[in-house]
Amino acid sequence: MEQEVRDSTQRVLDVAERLFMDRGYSAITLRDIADELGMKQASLYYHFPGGKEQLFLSMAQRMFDRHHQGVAGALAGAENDLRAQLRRVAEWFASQRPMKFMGMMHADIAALSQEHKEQLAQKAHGAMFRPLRDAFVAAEARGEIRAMHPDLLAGCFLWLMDGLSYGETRAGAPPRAAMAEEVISMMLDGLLLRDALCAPTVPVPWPLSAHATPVNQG
Amino acid sequence: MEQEVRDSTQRVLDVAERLFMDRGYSAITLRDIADELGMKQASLYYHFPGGKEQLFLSMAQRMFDRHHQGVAGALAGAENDLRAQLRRVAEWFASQRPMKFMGMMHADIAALSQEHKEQLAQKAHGAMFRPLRDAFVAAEARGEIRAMHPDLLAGCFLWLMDGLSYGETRAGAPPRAAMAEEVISMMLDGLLLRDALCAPTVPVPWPLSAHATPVNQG
DNA sequence: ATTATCTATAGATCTATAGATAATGC
DNA sequence: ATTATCTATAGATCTATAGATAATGC
Repeated sequence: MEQEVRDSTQRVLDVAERLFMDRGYSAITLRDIADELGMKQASLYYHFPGGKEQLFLSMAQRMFDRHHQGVAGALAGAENDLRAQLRRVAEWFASQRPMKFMGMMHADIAALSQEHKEQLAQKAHGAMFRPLRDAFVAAEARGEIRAMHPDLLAGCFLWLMDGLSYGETRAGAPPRAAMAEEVISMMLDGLLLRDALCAPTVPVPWPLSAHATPVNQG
Repeated sequence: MEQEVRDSTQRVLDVAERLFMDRGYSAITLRDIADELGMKQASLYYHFPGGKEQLFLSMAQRMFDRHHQGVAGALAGAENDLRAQLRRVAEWFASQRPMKFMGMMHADIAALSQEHKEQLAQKAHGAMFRPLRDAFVAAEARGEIRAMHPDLLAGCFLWLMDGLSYGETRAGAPPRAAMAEEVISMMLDGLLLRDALCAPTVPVPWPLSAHATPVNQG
């Protein structure tokens, strides 16, 4: 029975994660979640006596724990090379449901109590921001990249990875892996054309002609 | 009296923009908006008979019109040089209240009717995305930047500019102009260290040591 | 007469609580 | 006896509508 409890609670969290991340804390009602689970709204209080806020908080914590594992694992599993590391992290995010990080940290978190707000912001920071930041710091120490504010770099990368989730849903969008590769190349190699000697060696990630939105004259 | 009507309606839109952009469509009630204006919730129906959805839509359209002017103006006013253009656009966004573009295009837009949804997405695209995209296409045609998918570049830039709005509110964050400059340099010059000949010439945007984490609200 | 607000309220939710019920485990 | 659900409902909103009221302009 213990097992049953766990499974059932996890299923609630699964549905909550999908709905909350898709449409935001305020837009989703407990009834929405219960309906999708085929149960009654009041039954959710058995799993989360603290109600909607506790359910959201539990969902977010579980999600951040997962992403911490994913991001830290990706960074550790890659060679000591920033591009390889970022690729791995990008793969991790591509394997996961969009977390709509910004939407959440912005509007959703504002609807919580002050205490839970800080708690969650702290958790998000430790889970994804700090590991990435450390990777940028290390890359700079290794002499791979120039000195830039690592917080900003970590934020930009996270932001862009999250943003790719949105782009993905648009019609005619290139495959996500290609977009991620292009974003990483943009960050590392830059856009400016330079002499052949120091031009980036990465190929153009996908054939521009193959993904026709109206205009695509490469 | 005509003038009064205009002013009053604009004031409603001002408050609506601030509240909706800060906390999202679903989280804000008409009462929140009316309270802040010192009027009663029902009075809003005089200005927007279509209710909450019409108010949101009007607010968003006005905002996109403003941003279209701002972005197109910034691009046109700059020299024919991508870095200068992006700087101008960044200045524009810095001069404006954060639009929380992603939060809005994601959760908020989902709460609208299908018709209004498409209408707004269309408008956002034409107002900010397309002008920026065109600037990237032109820069590539001028031979300034290498061939990358311009939609992706426009999206990244918009995304990052919007993201800076969030970072700005954190304690100890560097001034926004410095962050914007660093982001632009990241996009154009890249992070990788290269030989002196082709290394980026922009200086490190702000002294890392001068902005310690404690409060630095300038 | 028109404009811009107000009061009052219907009708529809939404969260949360109380207590019943059925199934399982001892 | 415990677990996991259900029904029923109180209490609090929230949107939207109807109609009153005060101020302004003709």
